[in-house]
Amino acid sequence: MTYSQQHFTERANIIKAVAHPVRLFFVEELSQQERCVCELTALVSLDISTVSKHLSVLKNAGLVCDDKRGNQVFYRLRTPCVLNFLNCVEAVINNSDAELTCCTTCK
Amino acid sequence: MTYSQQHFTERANIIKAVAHPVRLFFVEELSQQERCVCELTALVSLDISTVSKHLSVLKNAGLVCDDKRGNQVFYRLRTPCVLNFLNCVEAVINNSDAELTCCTTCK
DNA sequence: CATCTGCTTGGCTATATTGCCAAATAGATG
DNA sequence: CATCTATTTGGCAATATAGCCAAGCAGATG
Repeated sequence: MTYSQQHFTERANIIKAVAHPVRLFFVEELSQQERCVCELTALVSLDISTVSKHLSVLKNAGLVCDDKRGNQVFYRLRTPCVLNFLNCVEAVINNSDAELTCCTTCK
Repeated sequence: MTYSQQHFTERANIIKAVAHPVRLFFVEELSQQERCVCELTALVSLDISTVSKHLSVLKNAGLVCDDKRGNQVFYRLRTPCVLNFLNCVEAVINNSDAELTCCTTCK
């Protein structure tokens, strides 16, 4: 395989969007139901401006979309397939010292 | 859902390991075959110390493991399930303006 | 045992990210 | 239309990340 800087940067940027505890939580939360910014803010106890910026990162990555109704903005997950990855993350965590059931064995 | 800082930080750290173009490339490359550090270095044209640090990030995250033979260190992917995620990343990229075939529709 | 090769670690600089506050914007309401 | 609420944007400070070079270390080789 050859390393194409641009190809992998494009993909890494999408992954990076999920690579933050708050944004990861939002992805899981929004997979259950849509939420407005103020609801999400209450859930994580951060400044609303911080929450808004996290949401714009997810939106720019194409992972969530938003819908303005009244003066509230509702976000929802656009890509439930990202949840597939989380199963693997759980496997990594639960089997850090043992064999990974979903994965190849590696001492 | 409630936001547990520690829970999501632990998971985000694993995702963060893959959220870099060079490390993402290594994950894909190592899914095909094991490689020593000098081979990977040649593929990405970075200083070998930089490559070594990227590999240690992947290793600390539990995603790859290494095997020293002679004076070479061979790395290989420990968790092929991370590749599942890449399919979703492709879907996000190919359908940024249209509906995601694997995902919910979202204007 | 001196030296070479392959790799890792320490240390530094440049850059990116995160989170807060303050200010701006947009829709709703009196 | 003044004001309130919900959200976004700008700007700043603190922290984290990425890359290089130099130095260290371990196994192989002469």
